[in-house]
Amino acid sequence: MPTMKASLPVVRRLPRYYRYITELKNKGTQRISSSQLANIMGSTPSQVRQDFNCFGGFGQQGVGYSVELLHSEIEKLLFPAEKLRAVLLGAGNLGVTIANFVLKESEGVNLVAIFDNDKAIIGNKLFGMEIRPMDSFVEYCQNEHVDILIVCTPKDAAEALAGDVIKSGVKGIWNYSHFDFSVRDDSLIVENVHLRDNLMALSYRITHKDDE
Amino acid sequence: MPTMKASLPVVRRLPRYYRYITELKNKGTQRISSSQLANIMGSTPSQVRQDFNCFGGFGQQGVGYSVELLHSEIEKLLFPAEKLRAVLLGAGNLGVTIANFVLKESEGVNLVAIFDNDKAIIGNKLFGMEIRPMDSFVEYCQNEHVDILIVCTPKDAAEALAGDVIKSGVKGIWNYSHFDFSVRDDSLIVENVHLRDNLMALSYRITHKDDE
DNA sequence: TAGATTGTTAATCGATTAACAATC
DNA sequence: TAGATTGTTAATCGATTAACAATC
Repeated sequence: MPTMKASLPVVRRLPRYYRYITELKNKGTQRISSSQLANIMGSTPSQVRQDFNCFGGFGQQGVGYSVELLHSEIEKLLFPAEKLRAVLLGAGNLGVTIANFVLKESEGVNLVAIFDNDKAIIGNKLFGMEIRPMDSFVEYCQNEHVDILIVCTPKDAAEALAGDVIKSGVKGIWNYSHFDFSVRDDSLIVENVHLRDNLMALSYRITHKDDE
Repeated sequence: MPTMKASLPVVRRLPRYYRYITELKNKGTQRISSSQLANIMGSTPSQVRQDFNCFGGFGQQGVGYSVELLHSEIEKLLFPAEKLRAVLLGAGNLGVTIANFVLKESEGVNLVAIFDNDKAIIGNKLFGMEIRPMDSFVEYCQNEHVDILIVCTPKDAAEALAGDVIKSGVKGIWNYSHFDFSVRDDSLIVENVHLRDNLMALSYRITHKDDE
């Protein structure tokens, strides 16, 4: 078991494996080969085996992979023993939708507090939580051991926050703002969900489909 | 001017270049070198020059890049002469937020119609548009020349749609569902925004930060 | 045992980085 | 002209794919 560290592309594929394997498990499938799985995933048998071997390789030579085992092993990898604690910054349209998503559809992450700048809504209840003033989030994170910051503020607000983010002691940022935290500080783990950038890329690819 | 086709990583970076260059332009900066830009982007001078050369290279040897020119050239690349026409499938929580986003924050894409399965809301007005029945979207797309399908339905609904998507004649999908259109059909251009997968990847990276 | 399929090493491919000649 | 910085070619790096020996 060489168990080399999984590269970022591998980590990104892990949730997809988990989705398909959960489906297979629910259908009652017991064993699956790397080529069958590759077919489902739209990848190659080699890649499937390489990927799983990053985590120790849970297959059986000559036989294939046990769906049950795969499922529980990947589950262990993706869902830590203790749920991560997340906090939302920015309770606008997008922020509220994301908060709702985390509360209802995310298994490994707990949303524990919501912050906003707008005095008109501070103090209001949202999903049973009180909307707190933005300038109190650093203290909250320090006291309440917050792991993830979900940033749904406009770019300027995010930029203004950059310093506080370090102080807050969080480990990662789920970033929906147009401010790139990662450029300034690489000790933080950042996942950017730049909707505008993503749509622009799609639009570019559609428009320039037949270039050359 | 070799102008080789831009690879996907390059296309993904293009919107970020555009963001920073727009900022520079607004600040009144006139010229910038590849190393200054690399510094802002968190990349390398080589990468900046390589990237721009995919599109013909708009720099001046010995001098650098004109911010004005860069801006207008990248703008031309990202925003086609005719705005792309998009349609929303699924007017739930997420769908409405995305629709709002496209209407207010997206320059190159026009949202022209909204579809949903829920009889309780079909016929209602949303952003001035009538919510249409889901089973009419293929016909609508064919008649109204729709370019992009924004899929914000649950996984099962998306899966059920897969065949109709081909018939509809759209060129690309902005996919928020947990159904992978791309695996089944590679003639479509698909951008996946798998929020759950993305959050899982973040969560994994935080939890396994210090592995080895 | 023979067939199948993994784990793992080697080959290939593509993207990033470095180097340098061209030129403003 | 000398200095700076690009465009472009070459080298490096990493990820994907292929090959094959191990083994169930």
